[in-house]
Amino acid sequence: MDTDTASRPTLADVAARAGVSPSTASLAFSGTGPVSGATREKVLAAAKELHYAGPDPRARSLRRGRSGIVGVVIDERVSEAFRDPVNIAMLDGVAEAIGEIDAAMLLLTGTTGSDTPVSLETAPLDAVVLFGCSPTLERSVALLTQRGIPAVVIEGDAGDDVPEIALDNREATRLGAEHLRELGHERVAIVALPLEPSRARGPLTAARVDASTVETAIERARGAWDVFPDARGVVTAASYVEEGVIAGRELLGDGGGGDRPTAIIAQSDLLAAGVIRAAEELGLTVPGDVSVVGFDGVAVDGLDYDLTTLSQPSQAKGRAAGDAVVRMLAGERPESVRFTSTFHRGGTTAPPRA
Amino acid sequence: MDTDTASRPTLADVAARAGVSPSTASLAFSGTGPVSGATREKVLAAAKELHYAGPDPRARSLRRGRSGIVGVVIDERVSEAFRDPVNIAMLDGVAEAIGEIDAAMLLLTGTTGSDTPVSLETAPLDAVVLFGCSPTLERSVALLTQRGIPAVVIEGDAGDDVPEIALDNREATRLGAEHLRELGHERVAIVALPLEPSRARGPLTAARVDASTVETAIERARGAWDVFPDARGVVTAASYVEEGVIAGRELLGDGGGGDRPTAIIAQSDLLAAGVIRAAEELGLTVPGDVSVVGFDGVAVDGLDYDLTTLSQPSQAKGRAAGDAVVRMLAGERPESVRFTSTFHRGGTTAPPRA
DNA sequence: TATCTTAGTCGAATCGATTCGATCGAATCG
DNA sequence: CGATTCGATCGAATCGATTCGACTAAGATA
Repeated sequence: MDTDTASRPTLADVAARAGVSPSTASLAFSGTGPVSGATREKVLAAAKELHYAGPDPRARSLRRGRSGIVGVVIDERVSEAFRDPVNIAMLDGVAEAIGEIDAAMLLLTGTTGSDTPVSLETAPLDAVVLFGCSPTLERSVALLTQRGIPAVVIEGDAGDDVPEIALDNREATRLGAEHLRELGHERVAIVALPLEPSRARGPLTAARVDASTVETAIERARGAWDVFPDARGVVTAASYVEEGVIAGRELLGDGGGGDRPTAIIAQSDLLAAGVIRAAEELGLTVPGDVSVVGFDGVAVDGLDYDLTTLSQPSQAKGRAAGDAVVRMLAGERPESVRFTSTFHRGGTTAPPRA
Repeated sequence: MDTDTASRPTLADVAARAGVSPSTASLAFSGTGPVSGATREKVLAAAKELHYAGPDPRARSLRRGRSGIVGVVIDERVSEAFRDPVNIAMLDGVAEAIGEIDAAMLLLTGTTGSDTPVSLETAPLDAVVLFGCSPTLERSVALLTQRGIPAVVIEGDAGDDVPEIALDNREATRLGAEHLRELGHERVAIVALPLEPSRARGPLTAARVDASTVETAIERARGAWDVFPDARGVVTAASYVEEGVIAGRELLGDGGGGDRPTAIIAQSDLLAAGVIRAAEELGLTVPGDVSVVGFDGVAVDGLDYDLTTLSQPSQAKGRAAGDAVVRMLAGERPESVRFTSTFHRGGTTAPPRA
């Protein structure tokens, strides 16, 4: 019935039906500018009659130059990235912050295509938060600056004028290491986060660290070495509990004869949880036979220990990234932020067995 | 240098510099239509010189009528929704499916505003996947049909012509319950998922179930009651391990004298893990003193038991939803899909103590 | 009463790309 | 050799809303 033109009605249709000009109809909808109550009513009524669902976001964003969408780039597939609660907490923080300007998050996986992530170059983004993903990072930032899209990086060096949300990874880890030294530990091993995009497992060597681009893992390794320069270690393939188990078995297993470490510094709580499980498997007690220090301060579901760890404010980091984005969209040029972790002495560390 | 006009160059600028018409430049970029190699080169060169980063997605999507964005609606805040691996797996499935048409996911939290989620009405969405979120569901679907945006619902009844990705919740739970009965259990209790948007804890009553709109919880409760009509139970506030602990304490604690259940049917693996932990806390052994059945078949990090559960294909469900979206965008009208769970007999169920 | 506001509306340009139909030249065919 | 065709390119309309400047009356002021 009525003047339905098969396709969705447009603002112009509504305006025509209400007997006003499109401009007035627009004003009536957006609330900007002076419009008499009567006119607004008329327009709204016409809209209702025509089943008009509001301005087309595509047209609106073209005209306004804003889409209300903030991209979030994670360089793994969704299921992998979100297994670590740290990432979820950060995502939550971002969501909270940008929610205040009614923006939403577009989830982009860095490794979509072969070369450059398709969506990063083609999505209608107002800004982007990069989850410290080293491999793609450089390319991504270059792409974004060319497109003129503001970006913020969480844990990762993007150089020049990209605000960075950082953490005191090295200092924090050093704190944990010093705690172990004070307890009397000398043979300490490291369980490291992946160092390369390839996520190859293997021994943790200085050379490999130098060649890496994953700031987080690098800094945490250095922090441990600051206190125990000779600490050996293994690199895992991901921040999962199972990976921690694998690493733990290798470090604590029969292999090394008398040089079994008396303490292990894990670069994430999930890894730490895995190490503990591996220790239990091998009949070792924690912290009696081996002390374990984690990183993150997340509650690892199902872990029966109060983990000694370095708590980082994950949600706040995401929040800060989101805030930075909001400010950039407001034309400001936010500073980089550096968060600090706090040492939490739990029940997984004790003096080494005499 | 050159003819830089302060703002970002447009396709027209590039065309002008290359000495061709905008139409030709567009053709050269999109690869559609016949363009001589030489011309294409010229255009691309001009683009490079002007630092043109490709067509503006906003303009493109206005013209094309597609934005390449699929909304995913979860009705909790991000940090809550993603604590359950089931949701992550589903999200991953959706990402995988829509990735094939180079679309990305816009994460929308249903409860953004007070009334209707702002973004659902204003975001440039090509389609939407609703994660069975009962409270908002009806409103959301209405909104989307009005806007003419295709939608798919995972676990939730959206009525008429919205494809649904369902699961055999009732039948599957019944299977688990029958397993318990065969083992000889008679006093069985249920730990249920939240029944209302308010997420209120409390006893599980038939009345409350009837009043609920959360299909998943309802069906799973009915499945249990099919076998144990008198089973009592408690409703939790979320699918977390801690909630399971709370529920477990209540059901297994001293309170009920001799009527302590010999088996518990939890509506999710996380809840089951919590129940097990509560049992251990209370000095009960699993499955010696109490048997526990879960639902989902996810690996609960840190749970030392091989949980008896009903494995559902979470990732496949997400994948199916994504595929349905892709098909709808291609103009098809995909059927609803119903997945089935498989019973996994683990080590958390045994005959009741004589 | 004449002039100055000012609230309310409207026209028209604009955002940046896509696309359909038209045009023009060259190559092919009868 | 004239006619047909096909490939390459261009013009102009279009997608749907926003916004700036102009215009009209009605009310305020002198």
